[in-house]
Formats: sequence, C-alpha cells, structure tokens
Amino acid sequence: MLNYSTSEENYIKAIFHLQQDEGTVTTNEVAHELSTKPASVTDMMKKLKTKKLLYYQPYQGFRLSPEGKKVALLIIRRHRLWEYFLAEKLKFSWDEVHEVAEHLEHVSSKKLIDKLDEFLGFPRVDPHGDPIPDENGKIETSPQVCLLDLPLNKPAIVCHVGDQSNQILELLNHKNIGIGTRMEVKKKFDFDNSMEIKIRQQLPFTISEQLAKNIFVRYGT
Amino acid sequence: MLNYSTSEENYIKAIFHLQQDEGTVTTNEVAHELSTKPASVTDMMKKLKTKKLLYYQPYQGFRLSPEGKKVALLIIRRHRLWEYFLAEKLKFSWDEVHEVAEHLEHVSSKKLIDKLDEFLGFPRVDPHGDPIPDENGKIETSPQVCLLDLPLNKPAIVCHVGDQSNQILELLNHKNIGIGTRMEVKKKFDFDNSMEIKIRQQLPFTISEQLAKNIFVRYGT
DNA sequence: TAATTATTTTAGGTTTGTCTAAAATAATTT
DNA sequence: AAATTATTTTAGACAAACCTAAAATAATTA
Repeated sequence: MLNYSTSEENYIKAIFHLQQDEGTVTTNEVAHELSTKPASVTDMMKKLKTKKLLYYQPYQGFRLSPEGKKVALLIIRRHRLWEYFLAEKLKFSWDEVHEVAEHLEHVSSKKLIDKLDEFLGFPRVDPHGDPIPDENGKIETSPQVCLLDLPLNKPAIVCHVGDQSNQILELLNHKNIGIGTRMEVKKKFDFDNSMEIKIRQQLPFTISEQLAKNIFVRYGT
Repeated sequence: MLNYSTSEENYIKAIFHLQQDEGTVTTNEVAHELSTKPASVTDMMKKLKTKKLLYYQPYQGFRLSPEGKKVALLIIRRHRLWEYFLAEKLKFSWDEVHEVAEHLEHVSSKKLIDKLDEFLGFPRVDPHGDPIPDENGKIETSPQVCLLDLPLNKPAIVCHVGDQSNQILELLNHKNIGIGTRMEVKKKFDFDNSMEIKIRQQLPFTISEQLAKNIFVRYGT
C-alpha cells in the first residue's frame, strides 16, 4: 500500500462518498464537495488515473477502481477510529469530532491505526453511527432504513445521520436525538410529510420531512 | 497564535533544538539537521524572518525570537504528549514513538492537545524523560547530570537520552536501561573512560564512554 | 596580508496543487 | 436540427518548498 498526499486522500475520499449513491461521479460534484474549482479536479483526476486509483475518460465522469476503493476505506477507517477516540476518550462532543479527525486521518502509520483500534476495543461504529472498516478495508453493511420509510409504531434505533452539518447537529442535540436513540414513529402527516415521533420517557413531538430524511435507523427495541 | 505549515514547524523545531547549546544557529547546521540543502534553509529563514519568528542578518546566523520560541515549545508540547500517548496507551515500544509523533505533532488543534493532556493525566515528562511544556509553553528545567559526571555510588534515575538513534535505543534496550531506570556508578576506568554501573537486582556491567555520554540522570533513589 | 577554502546567498529551475480565462464538448431548449 | 446553455478540459500562471550551479561573503591558512 503506497502513500498518498493529503490532497490526493481528500479527493479519493470525496469520490468514494459521492459514488455511494450514483455509480459515477462528475467533475462539478467533486469540486463542490471539496470547495475547489473544476479545473483543479480535472488535474487531479488525471493524476489519480495514472496511479490506477480510478477509471476516467474525459467528459465521462469517473469512479474508483477496486484499488481506489480500498484506499478510500482505509482513510475512512482512520477517520472513524479517530472520531471514536475523540468522543469516547477525550470527551469531545458529538459535533466537534469530525473537524479534528479530518486532520488526524492523514497520519498514515498502519501500526498506529491498528494499535489505536485495539486500544479502543475494536469499536464497530463511530460516534455518528457509521461503521468502521477493518484493517483490510472490509466494512459492515448493515440494513439501514431512512426514518421516512419506517413503519408506524415499529421500534428502531438511530444509527446514522445523513447530512452532518453543524446546523442539523444543533437541531438533533436540541431534540435529544443522537446515535443510539430509541424511537417509534407515531403518526405521519401527508400534507407536509412531517411526522410525530416518540422517544422513551418523553412526550411525542413533531419533526420535519427535511430532518426525517436525514435520520437513519435500524429495527430493534 | 497563527497556524504554520508542517515545513515551517520543522524548521522552527530544529532551530530551537540547535540553539539550546550555542545561542546562534548556522545555515549548515539546520540543513544537516533537516537533511535538506543550505539554499533551502536560506529561503525559509527569509520567510520566518518576515513572520517575526526569528532574528536573521545574512551571513550572521539566526536565533528564534521570543515569539518563535513560544511556537517551538508548543510544537514540542504536541510531540511529547503524543509520544506519551503512544507509549503509555497504545503500548508502542520506547524506540518507536518518535517517528509517529513527528507526524501527529503537526495537527494543531489546541483543544485536541489540551484534552489529550488531561486524558493522559497531565504527564510531566515524555517516554524519553524530556519535560512536556504546559499550554502556555512553560517548560520545567530540572537539573540533569550526564552519567559521565555522576559521582561514584550515588543513586540516580535515568531521565533523558541524548542521541535518540535506533542504534543507541537498541543497545539500551539490550542492557535493560530505560527512562526511570535506577542505577549507581561503581567504578570509572580512566584508560578509556568506560564505567561499571549497577542496576538493582542485576550484576554490575560495563558501558562505554560513548554510551555514558548520552545518558542523563537525576539524583534520587 | 594575500591566497585559499568553507559557508552562505542568489539566480533560476522543478514539482505539487491551486487558480483564471478560453476552448472544447455535452446537454438542453427552441 | 440549430442555437443556446452548462459542463469539462486545456493553456498558462502562481505560490510553496525544494533543488543545482554560480556568485558573494566570511574564515582560515600560508
């Protein structure tokens, strides 16, 4: 496994995240994701292509090669282990871990990461509920359901938040919703797709479609 | 406190270490320390001068300004806290921590470092026995004595190793000498300046002048 | 002191990663 | 299908950090 620059790693990670939904990723999408310019993206795509990390034909978009995906997963492993460390050991709050982990993730000593993993007790998900790849880049793909699609009165556990902006985290914090929170959907309102949800030992309250769209759960009590 | 690039930080740190002995540092010394070329050093000195981190007149060498010293001490703080973390929590061996800490030290979140400090229980020295600066860059200057200068039969504790090459660490490991090791000097041989030392529950053995020169101790049992 | 040697700086070039402006291609609308 | 609009790529430039080779300065030796 070769070493890649911080910049290269950020591009690889961005493409990995973007291609989860659609299979192929465009220049503009990456430029927007990384707050850079399309011309810079094209430059980097040419470079990553020569390194065989992605497939790329001019004007046709691109997607990671198997090798590229593996690199991406190892970066994500580093990122999520550091997030777990920051939240669990250093008592960072949920919404602060991401930014610091963005920097720590580029320290690429395999031994460091494997020992960190061991020290943390081989956690399976990070503080946002996202699964942590193992040292071979294998990731647990567990069936997540969007809160919008959750049937009424079915107990579920929050396991992931789509958008991770500060605004949404502030709102979730205010409403006492976090990873691991148990809830049921009590009512759905077709008018605006808002829904009423119930959390143990709390009165039911309403959340918007916008918010529900970004909350993902697993079945379970 | 501004942010500096990894490269700038490495130069600042190198100058700080070199000027401990002499007051002023030369271009060649820094080039050698950082395995780079004198021309590159001159470039960087001009840059750091405009940032008011050091005093520099062409051909006259340079030394850090008070501001530059403070920056250096905060980098050293990060380095040594990570070293402590790696050794104490992740069970890295003594001679492996330095290299990884070289990378981690450039992640410059103050909150991260202060919380790490707290998590570690505010350690006062790193695994090499070097003192850890506090969050204001204040450092404890305790009286260290070179093993060469230690009087006979005076109990002392190893607190620092001068040279930190892998070769010396391997040797120290083999002889069971590490930070915190208690010892006494039993005999000194003027012929080659070698000395016989005694470690608790071990037979006395001999070490070379070369080695003794690089071992520093504090008085104490 | 003059000549030689060593050190340091300057001048100009390279690589990485970025940018702007213009050209090429693709997608959309009329 | 042609024209317009949007996207992507190319061309050329820039800053950071490095390099080599040559010039300038300082230190040393004869």
